[in-house]
Amino acid sequence: MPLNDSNPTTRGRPKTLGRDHVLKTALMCYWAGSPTDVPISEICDKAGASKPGLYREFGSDDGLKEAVLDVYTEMVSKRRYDILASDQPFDEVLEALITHTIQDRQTAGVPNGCLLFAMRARREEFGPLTARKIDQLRENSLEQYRQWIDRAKTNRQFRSDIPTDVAALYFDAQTGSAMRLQKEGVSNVVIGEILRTAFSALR
Amino acid sequence: MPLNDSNPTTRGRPKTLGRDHVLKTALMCYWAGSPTDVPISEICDKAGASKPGLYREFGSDDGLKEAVLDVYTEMVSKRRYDILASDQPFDEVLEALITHTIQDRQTAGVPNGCLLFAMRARREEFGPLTARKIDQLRENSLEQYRQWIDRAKTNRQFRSDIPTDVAALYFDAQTGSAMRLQKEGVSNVVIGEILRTAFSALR
DNA sequence: CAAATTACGTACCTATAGTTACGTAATTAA
DNA sequence: TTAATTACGTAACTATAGGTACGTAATTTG
Repeated sequence: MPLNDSNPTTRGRPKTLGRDHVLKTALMCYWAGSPTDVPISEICDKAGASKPGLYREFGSDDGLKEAVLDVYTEMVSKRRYDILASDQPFDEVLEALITHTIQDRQTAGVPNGCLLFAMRARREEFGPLTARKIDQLRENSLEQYRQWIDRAKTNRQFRSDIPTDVAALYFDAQTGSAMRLQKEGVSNVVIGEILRTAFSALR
Repeated sequence: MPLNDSNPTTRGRPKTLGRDHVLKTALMCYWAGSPTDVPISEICDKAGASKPGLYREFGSDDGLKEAVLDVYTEMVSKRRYDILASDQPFDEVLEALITHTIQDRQTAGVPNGCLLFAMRARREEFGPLTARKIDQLRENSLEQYRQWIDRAKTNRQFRSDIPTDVAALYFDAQTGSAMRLQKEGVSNVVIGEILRTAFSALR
């Protein structure tokens, strides 16, 4: 129950900790590095906040990471869901997905790779709140794929001999590979070739 | 310069620490869990060794992990290299790779997933020895794929319009995805379908 | 036997990271 | 102005994990 600025009850010392600023700082630290290897104190330093301030706001390391995942969903993942939810032809959506996946991160001002995939790979190393959030976001993601695939099947734009849930796993896995390769420094051009090859198997 | 049992110089108190036993214990701990989250002390307990014993033998946490990677290569990865190096037709090698990848781990008595891919995903979290070893093993792996692909190209069993190094990355990425899905609990049957789909794109 | 050599393992050291106790500051309500 | 309220941040506390000092045990050599 963190109180926002626009709260009717305005008694006591005003809050100076910028929740959003802290979240974005943590997000970038986790995204650019290893999410399990960024100490709270580093986030505090970079965000110009105090440790007790963070704990008051997020309760724990686990709570902070959970909150960061929500921000990431809102800031990053949502764009992908919009693409999947569009009513364009299947092949155009596919192409939009590839383009979106390999867009230049330097230009966009964000790190390479995907925080969600990075955190999924380390799922066991997080606390219960973060772990549950990771599961939930992964399930959401698969569900978006499934709905897209089912729509495409209805419109006869996607072959019906591949079970929807397997196809969803396939898209998710390919995207995950792409994000990992990107983080390892493989060029987006090559990643694009790989994605196109992988997706061509579904025609 | 760890001395083996069959050493000519046999002075002083005989060594009781079982190097191989410690390595295998560590290997299984890392493989079954998160390689960055297994404390040395846990390996000592499970192997029945003392901490100073481990440090005498491996120098450091980093040194132990480096040594474990060599054991893993010898015990696990080599089988895959043998398959790639065989002179069977391309399609049969491909099928053998899939079969090998999705073989039941319970039966084989080993954990799900692949230690090498798990460690690659956490590359930044290891010391210099382990990090270099990871890079070296990954490069070895890609090289095996490349040689296999080039041979297949020569025999006209593989399309020539895909650059060899891109195809190698493709195989490596697909295998990595498979190992990750396996670790997450996806059934080997489904993983097999996914692999077959991914590889069908290369025909 | 004593000396030299090598390995053993208990009990510590140290650094780090998550977490919090507590005294203080800033604000509103009476 | 005083009380009540809320938030602030310094300076701890605690647990864990990598690493080691050092006294002891087991062996070969002379």
